[in-house]
Amino acid sequence: MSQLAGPIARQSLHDAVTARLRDMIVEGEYPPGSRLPERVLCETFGISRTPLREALKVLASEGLLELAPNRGARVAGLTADDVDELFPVMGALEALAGELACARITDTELAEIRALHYQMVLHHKRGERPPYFDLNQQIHEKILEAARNPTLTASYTNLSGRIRRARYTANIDAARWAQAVAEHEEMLEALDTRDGGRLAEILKRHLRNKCETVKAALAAGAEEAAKDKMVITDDKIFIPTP
Amino acid sequence: MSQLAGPIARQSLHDAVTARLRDMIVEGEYPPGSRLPERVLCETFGISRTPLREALKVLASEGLLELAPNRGARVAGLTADDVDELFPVMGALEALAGELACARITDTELAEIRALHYQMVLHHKRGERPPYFDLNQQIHEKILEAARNPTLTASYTNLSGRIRRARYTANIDAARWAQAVAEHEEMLEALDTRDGGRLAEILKRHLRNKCETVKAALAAGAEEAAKDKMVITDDKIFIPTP
DNA sequence: GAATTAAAAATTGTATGCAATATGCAATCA
DNA sequence: TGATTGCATATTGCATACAATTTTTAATTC
Repeated sequence: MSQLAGPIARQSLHDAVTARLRDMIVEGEYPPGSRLPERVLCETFGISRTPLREALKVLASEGLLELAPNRGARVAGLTADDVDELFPVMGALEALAGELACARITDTELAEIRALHYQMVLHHKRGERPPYFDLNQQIHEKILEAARNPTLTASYTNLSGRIRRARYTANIDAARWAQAVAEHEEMLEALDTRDGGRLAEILKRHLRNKCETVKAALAAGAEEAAKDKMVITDDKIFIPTP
Repeated sequence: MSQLAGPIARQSLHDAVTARLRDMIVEGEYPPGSRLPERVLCETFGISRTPLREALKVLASEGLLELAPNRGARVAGLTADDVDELFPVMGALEALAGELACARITDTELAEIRALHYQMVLHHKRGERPPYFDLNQQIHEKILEAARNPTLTASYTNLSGRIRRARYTANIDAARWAQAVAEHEEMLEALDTRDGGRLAEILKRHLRNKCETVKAALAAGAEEAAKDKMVITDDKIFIPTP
């Protein structure tokens, strides 16, 4: 049966604007703490206030926005305390993903991860950060996919969206980058042998190390100094080329 | 400074109706699959459609409701597959809570949990199920509190809210009840010695056993046979006295 | 010039209205 | 009798209106 014969997919305005706004926040379009006035957003998106307000409520319940009665929406900040809360939870979730992935991964999926890994390592060797982080993220996403637990994926995605909003000026140093690559090497090995317990431990450690990197950057006041959009990923902090 | 001098707490209609409706769903007021027409809910709560619609959107993003364009809100169902997804995630989160609690718990908190535990055991010896489950839940909540990670608590609470909506006819058998009590004994011991790793393992096992109980009840078609509100808790399935 | 007050403007929360869509029921056809 | 069609009714999505609250600006006082 062709695609033409299936049901016609529909998306409400509310769903569309929720997704759009979420992406914009996660991508750093609005810095932490910034006000999001309804009227401005309605003009930006060309819609009425009703679906926009519904979207704001949903994003607030996801932790991306802060709402207080009569005070409008504000992009939630990210403090070192927030980071200290988020990373252990994400670590636990990613460790579970690792265990489940080892139990459920197909040979094809494993080969895909391996291919991504070696491309990523090549970029590290060449010192190419943007493609490195891209591949790095893909690997983590593939592991979550291989876990085949949508509830887990949703929970993890929601939390990681909050982290990706942070902004920093500093790249991690070469030592930490090399360490991250080594951790990825261990991860691949554990996946290869389908050793779920081991992969879980590696992922937890990996996340702990990332937590320290993020906090160090926060402590350096990097968030306030940053003027450009920056994206955090696992093993490095990417500064887009202007 | 007295309470009178602090800021005046305000709650929007939206927040109030969201919380009310969430509680009603979690408590089983609306069976899985049931339609929640806007007009009916507006009459029930005595409010206009706007804050109600906003609440529906939030509860949908929490997984308690299902929304599709032009089809209104439906209470989300809970299948064996859902249960298979939820419990490992909850297990991972509760294991993390156990680790963090062992690192952070005060002597006072530990004494509180111990007191709750022994009361609970007494109810088990007397075969008193309602108070047993109440205390049981309090113990789990105390452990989460002792973990001092609001993000973790929020994530766990959201997931556990979905499970509490299930309904069943069967009580667990005496063997499983005794097993659950034994697991709680182990939990208290691990807490006492502040052995986070051990507590994490016990909690994971505890959740796995609970998962099997829930699935068995689901498989028995208990959900459809149930006519009265029933609440699942850890170690038994409580049928309220009519 | 700083502090205070009042007024104007902007923003937010909620209610209501209108159009589009879905559902239910009755009539018609094969 | 079952299937199809048409119409009426109900429900949902979104826009708009109104009132309440907050913020900003201007005027006044010390």
